[in-house]
Amino acid sequence: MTTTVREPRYRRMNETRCRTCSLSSLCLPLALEMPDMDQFDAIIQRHAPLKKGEVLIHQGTPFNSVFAVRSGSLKQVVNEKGEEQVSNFYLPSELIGLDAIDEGIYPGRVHALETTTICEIPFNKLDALAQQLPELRTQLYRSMSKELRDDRRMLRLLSSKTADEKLASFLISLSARFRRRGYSPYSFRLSMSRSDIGNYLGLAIETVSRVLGRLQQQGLVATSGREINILDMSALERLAEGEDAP
Amino acid sequence: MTTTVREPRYRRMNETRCRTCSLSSLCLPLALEMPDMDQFDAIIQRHAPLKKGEVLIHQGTPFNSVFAVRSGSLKQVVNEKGEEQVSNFYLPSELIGLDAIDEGIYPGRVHALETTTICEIPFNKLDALAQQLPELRTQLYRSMSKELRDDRRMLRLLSSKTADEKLASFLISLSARFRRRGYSPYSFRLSMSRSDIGNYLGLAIETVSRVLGRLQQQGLVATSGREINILDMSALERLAEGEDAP
DNA sequence: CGCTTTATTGAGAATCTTCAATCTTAGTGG
DNA sequence: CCACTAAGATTGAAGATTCTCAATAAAGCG
Repeated sequence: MTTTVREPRYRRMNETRCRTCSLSSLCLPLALEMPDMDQFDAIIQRHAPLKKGEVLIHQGTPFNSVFAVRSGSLKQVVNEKGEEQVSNFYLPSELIGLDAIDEGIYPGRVHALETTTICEIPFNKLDALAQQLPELRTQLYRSMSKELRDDRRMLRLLSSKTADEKLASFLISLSARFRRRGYSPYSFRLSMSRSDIGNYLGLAIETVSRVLGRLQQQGLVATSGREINILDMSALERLAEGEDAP
Repeated sequence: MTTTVREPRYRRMNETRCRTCSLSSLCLPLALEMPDMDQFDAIIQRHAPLKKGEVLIHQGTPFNSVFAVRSGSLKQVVNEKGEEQVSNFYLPSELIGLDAIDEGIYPGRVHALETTTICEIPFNKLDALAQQLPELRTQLYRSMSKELRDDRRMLRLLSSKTADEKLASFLISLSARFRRRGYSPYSFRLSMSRSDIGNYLGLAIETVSRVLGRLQQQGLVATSGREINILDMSALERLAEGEDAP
């Protein structure tokens, strides 16, 4: 590891390391000390960025790796009997593929919503390292647990809320995820289409449009295409919780 | 461990062991050989059965253990701003509490729907043992991954299906879970009320009633109170997939 | 700059919910 | 053992929300 020549090829493409990655405090190596982080870093495979629309994972292919999003965003689409359903969005620092461990195949197609860079983490190496590093093991449990909790929150959202509440919750969730990684929670750009949002939330695309219009009229948000400005966060939160219904 | 006297008190209450448990092939020790299973067995805490309605976990209490259901069933209820939402049902061999690891507190109240016995597994001991036993570690990942996948399936169900499809999916899911542990997939008893089902599926209780009536009229199932008989599984599956809509 | 995709808006139709009344079941105590 | 009560389940009718169909507008892409 002393000369550039000994570096594997993918290193040449991208000199990024976990220790210099701005997301490391949100990602799997979160709790690792420097020497441990370098060990972790060594198992990561980094690839050329995905262009918009490019597929990272094809549905049904064998599970070998989990993937951490470094920049950009992706959606997971599950195809069931011809029906396509958006079942998740992935933003930077989030892990893709944890839902594939059990069956050993990826349950859906995952593709980039914009130019996206990814860290691939071979799972057998991750597990071997996790055996040695309790902090990494803990973080892996926590990542999976967090996804479980987020999914349950989503379940509650879908099973009990009106269209307005769903959309408010969706925007707040995105907002919180942007805030967490240092971006403005008030102003951001949706990388997904209205159709994706509708499909994800179980709403017709027209309903998504109408609700966004309604939220805008009420002065809660301002939208311009895919640009979102949250004008009244607390009112939006109240709406998401179903407290006031105008 | 040579004399009965040295056994801790809860052992006296229940001589059950993993190696004699009929669920062991579905539960965490699934992949363990005998000596390893005994090690696992030693960290389990077994308690007196919960009576119907008794609370296993209070929402917001600190996470220390995961719980495996040995017999009976439970529901998880999340209370958010006074609104109560059923977010999961747990049947024998399923693990409770995996969604609590990340935040370190249990996200909902869990109580017994009927007389229920539980194995408590202190998480720090489980993790310590998982460090030594790769098979146990794998099984823990798989359990969490399976829950993730199940939750995603549920998300798709909630976001895209009609009331009839939701209920058909719900019955098929229960059926599959009974089949998996050796019970009849065609004839079983619901331990949850119509109200619980409706709350869980995002339907009014009246809708649950009406849909069950409809399914009965169509000859797909026969119901008598909480007794369910599935008469035409393939038609029910087709309905759940949204293929034919009469 | 034109073309394709994506988004908005309107009107009618369908589904689900709500409200209300009735029926059934399960649990309790005489 | 039966009656009684409370909780759970069913059924009907009216109302609300969301969906579908359709037409138009805007935006993104080559």
